[in-house]
Amino acid sequence: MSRSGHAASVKDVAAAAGVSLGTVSNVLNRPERVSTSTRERVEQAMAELGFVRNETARQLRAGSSRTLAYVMLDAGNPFFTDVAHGMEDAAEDADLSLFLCNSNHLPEREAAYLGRLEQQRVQGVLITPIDPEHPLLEELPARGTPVVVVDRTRDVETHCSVAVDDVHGGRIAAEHLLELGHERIAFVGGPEAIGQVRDRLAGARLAVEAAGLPPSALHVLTTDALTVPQGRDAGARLLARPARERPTAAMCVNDVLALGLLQRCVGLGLDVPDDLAIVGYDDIDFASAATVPLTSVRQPRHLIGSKAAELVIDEAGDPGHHHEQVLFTPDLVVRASTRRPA
Amino acid sequence: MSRSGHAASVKDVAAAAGVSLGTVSNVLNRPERVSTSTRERVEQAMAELGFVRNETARQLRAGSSRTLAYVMLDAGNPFFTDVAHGMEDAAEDADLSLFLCNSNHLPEREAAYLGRLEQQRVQGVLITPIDPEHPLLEELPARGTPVVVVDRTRDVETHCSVAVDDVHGGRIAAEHLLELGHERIAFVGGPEAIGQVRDRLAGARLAVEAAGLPPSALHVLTTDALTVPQGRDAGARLLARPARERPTAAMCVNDVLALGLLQRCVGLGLDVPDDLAIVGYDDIDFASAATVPLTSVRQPRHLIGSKAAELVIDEAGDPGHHHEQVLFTPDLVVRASTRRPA
DNA sequence: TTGTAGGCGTTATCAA
DNA sequence: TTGATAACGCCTACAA
Repeated sequence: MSRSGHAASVKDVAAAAGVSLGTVSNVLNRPERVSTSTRERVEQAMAELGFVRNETARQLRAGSSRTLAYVMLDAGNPFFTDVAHGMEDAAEDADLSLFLCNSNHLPEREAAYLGRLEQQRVQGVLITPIDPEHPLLEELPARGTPVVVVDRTRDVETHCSVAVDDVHGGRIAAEHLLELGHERIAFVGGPEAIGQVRDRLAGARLAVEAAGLPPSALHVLTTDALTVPQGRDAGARLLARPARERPTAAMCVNDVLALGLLQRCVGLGLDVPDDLAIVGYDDIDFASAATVPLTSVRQPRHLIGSKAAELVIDEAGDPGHHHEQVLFTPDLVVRASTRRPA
Repeated sequence: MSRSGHAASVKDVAAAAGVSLGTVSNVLNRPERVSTSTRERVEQAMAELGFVRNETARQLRAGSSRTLAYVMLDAGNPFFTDVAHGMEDAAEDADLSLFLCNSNHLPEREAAYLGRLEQQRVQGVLITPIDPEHPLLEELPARGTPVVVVDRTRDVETHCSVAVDDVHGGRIAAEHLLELGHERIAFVGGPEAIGQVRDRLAGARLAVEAAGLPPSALHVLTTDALTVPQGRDAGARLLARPARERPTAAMCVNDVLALGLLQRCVGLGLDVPDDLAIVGYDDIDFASAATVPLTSVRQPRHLIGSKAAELVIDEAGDPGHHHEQVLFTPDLVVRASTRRPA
């Protein structure tokens, strides 16, 4: 084993087996070219020495690695881990490893990861960026590292992207509430700097307009972040209004927010959906596990991931690759939180 | 930039700047040894060529990498991502990158990751293994790659481990319910093959015994997995019993299970905590966000991660390192799901 | 202050 | 079938 300081190399194996270094390499890479007897001798030497191939050296020689990386915005958000699952499966099919890097909304950390990954010469980088306009997102591909943007879009054609139609998602959520007869609807989410927030709100406005209602039918409740506490807070603000003018339904920019809202409303004695119908967004597992199971806009999370991974892999391998902007369409999962009282 | 096929190397930079290769290296590693004028010339050449250090080559030369990896059981479980956060922070302090690898309960995937990481010569591996007895967990350290086992324990002294005292956790959960006066308590969880399930059950039994109650005061409701649907199912089984002999409280092996149980019980018209008090385990964020906020056993997740990372870093760097088995003590967070009716 | 040379571990080419 | 050798890109002695 590693009794001596350094790990066994092909050279050590060759010496131990009494063959040349080239032969050891052949055993590793073209075993059919080696006679059975020497092959066995070499394999035994490898076992005895605890030989482990040095991927670093292989890579240096080969010029590229066998890994992909996903720089994710928030590993604690189930949405992103589901996306990552899709990537893992696609990566496995291509015999690549996927490393997850959690930027956790910290710009410096994201930049540090991107830098390391580029230096590491990974085959490709998948990223849900903090800021889709970050220059690194163009620099990496310009220098040869394929980048695919996930769950965000950009107009530029410097890389592929895979996203979901948030305008449509916002629209179907609002349409659902309108069809149930709600005419005062709260839109809960923010800050508006987040593209998703803007797009979903835009979709909701389209639905309101199409229903022939005035824009004021939509009450925008801005939050500071998409978190449970912010959802609770929005609930408190909602309940502070006199019942007469209070919205009868709320659509939230994501499920986490919706869960916070639900908790506060039920805690304050409201009945969901009778007093307040609630729609979430993302359809995370906990949405259906809520005490009042949440109606939610579902995105094809696994597919987003696998498609994105396929795109980087293609870009890395196919010289004739051309960039693609994939846009998936979300759908609505109706549950008890909006069910029309029977 | 990368117009030509290959990425710019120090050699290219040297040629472009009209200096020798060693000078470029000095600019990179010992800038103070280079005159300002040449340094600027070199830096400009690097910028023009879009030079990116090849970490692979550095590593080969240096013999070790600047990365740590955490092979996690389930990236979708918030508990593990919180642990990972702790590791990230510790890794950052040591100027190391942390890669997350999600085995997702698949033994082949776990083995594949371990293999790749070893070949990649990472500085150290953190892992919550599917099977703590897996031979690879001893082989890697034997060959020189430090391994720290997280949230599991082993008797062997071949590596460090960081875990939480599950017997104690089970005990304080049960004690809390006993103190509230409950005398028929359901223990929900399984399969028993999972060490955590066994330990927490053992702790609960200790508490029951210490309270002077017969072992039969604890009703074990075995589940097939620690998931929301299994929690719901357990709820249905619980409710199927006649009220007279039905437990008045339930402690669950984790929060996810507890959330499922809560959902089903409330859905079937029970009042929590009046008809059934519920204690979860892990204190995930969604536990406090439940409609009836969940009492839960909290583990020092962040600390588990940072301590584990510190241990691998130490093992990788300090020749005098000796293995340590760290055991943290969990505590109880009391919320509405067990609050004594006022 | 700058340049030269050797080697990290692997693989592929070519010769024996 | 096997063996010797030259790269891959970088870093560090050491020499100039």
